Amino acid sequence: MERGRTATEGSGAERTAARQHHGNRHGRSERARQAVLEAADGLLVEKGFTGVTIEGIASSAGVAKQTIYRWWSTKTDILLDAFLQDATEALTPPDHGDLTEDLGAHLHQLALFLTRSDAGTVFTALLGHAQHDPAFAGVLRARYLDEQRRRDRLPLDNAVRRGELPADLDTVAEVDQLVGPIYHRVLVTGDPVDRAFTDLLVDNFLRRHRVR
Amino acid sequence: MERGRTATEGSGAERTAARQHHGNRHGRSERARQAVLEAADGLLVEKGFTGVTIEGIASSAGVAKQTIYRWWSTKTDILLDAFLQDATEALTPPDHGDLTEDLGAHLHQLALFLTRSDAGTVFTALLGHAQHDPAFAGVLRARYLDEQRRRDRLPLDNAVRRGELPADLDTVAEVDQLVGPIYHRVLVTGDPVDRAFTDLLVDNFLRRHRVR
Amino acid sequence: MERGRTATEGSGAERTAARQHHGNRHGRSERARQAVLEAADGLLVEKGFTGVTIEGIASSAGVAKQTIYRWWSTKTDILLDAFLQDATEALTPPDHGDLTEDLGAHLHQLALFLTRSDAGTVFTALLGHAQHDPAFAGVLRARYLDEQRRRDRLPLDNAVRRGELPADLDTVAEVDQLVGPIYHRVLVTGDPVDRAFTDLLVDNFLRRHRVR
Amino acid sequence: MERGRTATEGSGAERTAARQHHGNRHGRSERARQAVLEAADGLLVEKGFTGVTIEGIASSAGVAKQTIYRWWSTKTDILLDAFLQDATEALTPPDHGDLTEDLGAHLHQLALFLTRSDAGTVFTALLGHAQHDPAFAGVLRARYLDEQRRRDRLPLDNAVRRGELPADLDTVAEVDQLVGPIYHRVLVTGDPVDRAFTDLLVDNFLRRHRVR
DNA sequence: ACTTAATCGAGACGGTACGTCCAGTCTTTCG
DNA sequence: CGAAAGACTGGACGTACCGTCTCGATTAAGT
Repeated sequence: MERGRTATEGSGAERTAARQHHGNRHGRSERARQAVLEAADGLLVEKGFTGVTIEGIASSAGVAKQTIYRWWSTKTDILLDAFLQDATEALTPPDHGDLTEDLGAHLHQLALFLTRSDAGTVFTALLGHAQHDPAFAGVLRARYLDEQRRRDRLPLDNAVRRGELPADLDTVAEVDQLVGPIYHRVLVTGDPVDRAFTDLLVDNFLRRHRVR
Repeated sequence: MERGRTATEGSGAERTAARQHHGNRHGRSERARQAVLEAADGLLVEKGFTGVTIEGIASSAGVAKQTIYRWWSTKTDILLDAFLQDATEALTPPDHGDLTEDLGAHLHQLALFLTRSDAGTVFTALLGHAQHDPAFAGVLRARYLDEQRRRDRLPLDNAVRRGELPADLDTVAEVDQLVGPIYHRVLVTGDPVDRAFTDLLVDNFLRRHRVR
Repeated sequence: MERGRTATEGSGAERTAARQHHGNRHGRSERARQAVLEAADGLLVEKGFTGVTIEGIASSAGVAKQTIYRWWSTKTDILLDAFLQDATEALTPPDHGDLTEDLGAHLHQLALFLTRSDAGTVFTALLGHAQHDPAFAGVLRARYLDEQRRRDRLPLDNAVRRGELPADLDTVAEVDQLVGPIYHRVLVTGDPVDRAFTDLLVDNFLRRHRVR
Repeated sequence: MERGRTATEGSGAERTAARQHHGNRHGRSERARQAVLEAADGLLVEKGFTGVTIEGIASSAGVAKQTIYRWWSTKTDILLDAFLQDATEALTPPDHGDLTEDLGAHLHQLALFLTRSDAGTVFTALLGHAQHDPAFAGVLRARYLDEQRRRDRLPLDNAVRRGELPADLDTVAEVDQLVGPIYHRVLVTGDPVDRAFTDLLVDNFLRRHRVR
């Protein structure tokens, strides 16, 4: 799949080859790429979103600014790459065949991710930026959110397949009601999101659909 | 009554008096204050959050930069004042004595506010910035969100008073489940929030509590 | 003689009367005037010419800016007033009836004034500013330099009157040759001006005119 | 050879190389440097010392402010560079082997330079600033005045070598007496400095040392 | 005594320039 | 050809003073 110059690039052989040189005719420097992503991540955690600058990244990664501009176009582009590299597999819901358990574990995991992890910090920063930049919001959805929402729906889809839930379930609206309150607390109210709260959400979902 | 530098000042007599002079020991220029708030608002709607700069506000308000810095410390401070001035009373839920109707109207109003109004544009921009600036997040809560959440709870509180809902209802968690999905669509997924969706939320709330 | 609003005002009765009030229809506040002049002087000595600002003078004199602008138009105007108040009588050459002695004492006094006194510091600062502002140069000459040059000529004039020097002596050119080298060292080279040097100037003057 | 940030750079090959690029690792833009110096010069002559601002220079040179701050620290620093570039060789006294003639020509040249030339205007402005800034006074001496005084002494040194003047002549003090009166008229009194006056100075010098 | 008028401290106002930071572009040299 | 280096234009930052203004209080002179 082609994702343009800002993509995290291919994998395997190409990356392995790139790893062996620093700036020559054989493609981009994997070393520089990693240094940039790590520097961006580090700066965000250390100094916050505003403290992340292209110049700061360049100097703290020991990389020329031009090298950054060659592969990325904005600092959020970099942060998104950094985020994707770290966090892609983190939020896949479990599948133990038990809706209650899987849903509870997933929502709890989501809450922990958003409020406790470095990756979550990067992600909420990117969500914040998305409010200021509709184009970036689109990129964020295309490169992460759409996929994540698909993963969020998995427990419901599985349950539908198992016959635990009706086939005509509006999973989009249901997921909104499951994760929406969590995002609301994280992004809007700042209230803590404890296990009791995520379990309440699950419970209400189950009662709504007379499961059990 | 508020006294901080960013306060929107009192109203009535005090403001009328201030309107008569442009800069002396007895108060700031109301003319300059209004021009700044309107310029900030206008720039945000016209050019987006990034396009709002103190210099831009100053020049488009016909005001000296120093005058801005005398009364506000950041552009978000200005935008918050502008937002509060316009939108404070906009989101008060109706009280017709009918929980279903009041709740439905309020959530629909909230969705319209967030997705269709200029004030909503300012507000989501401020929410976005709050993700990058914890201190500002605190200010935003203290100056707007806490009060707004109190208003969001009103329909439930009223119903509790009327005996339609149990007295021990966890209104905070309930409101999270009512408005959370709306904020989620607005801030995260970008999905439209139509009346059917807000009504679904109300419906689920009512079913949850076996009202009717 | 009328010197305009920036003049150091009259003396005697008028000043005494003014001293008794602080701001009323008839006359300025002598207290404010003194405080301004002293503040300006103090700031110059403490922080240098660039460190003297109207705002700095106002705040360190405990005076309103407007009060300053009511009576002076520029900071150099204030400094000139301050200088004139302190230093008017300081540089009058002695008249012992002995040209050699009087001239030697006067030139030495001039050197001390320029290099050692606070008034000299103010004066050289004003001379510096005069290089940047021809209008001020004119004022400085009218209010001080012309008179001072007249005083500088006194020893020669006296000697001419006594018959020690020819009546057709070009005293202007002679004074240039006597004080010019001193100013040159002070303003241009920064070399010290010791008694040996001023005595050399006197000696050469005397030899030039075969006195003794 | 000079290496400081304010240096006028070398000449010849090095400058030729620099002229070919506009900003890269191997040197500054000669185009920008020249434009800044010329703009500063022009603004001084056109609007006076106070009218010279870094922003004014930048905009009239078509150069970014940062480029100026990269290479100079103050406007006087720029003016000094501009002055040195134009005027270094201008004030070398002639050497015809005739003391009277050489001295007369040189002093006359100095007077013309100070009172008539654009370079002289810049120079007196710098001398004025030197009265307000001892550090700059030091720089001005190190970068120009010391060398100029050496040049001013040349006619005397040559005459000493030729045996026309005694070997133990205090050339420093003599030069003070030759040029001091000229500077005095230019910087202090504002009197014109005509050829008669400079010739008088020469004449008095010669008589002082019984030459001829 | 009462009004009038000029002064005072205070401080907000519209501006200009300061010196700094960062954005994004460009040019060169090296490997 | 990519990378490091770093100079370039440009725009916004937040600060310091400028010179102007308006206010409320104070005080003397003229009525």
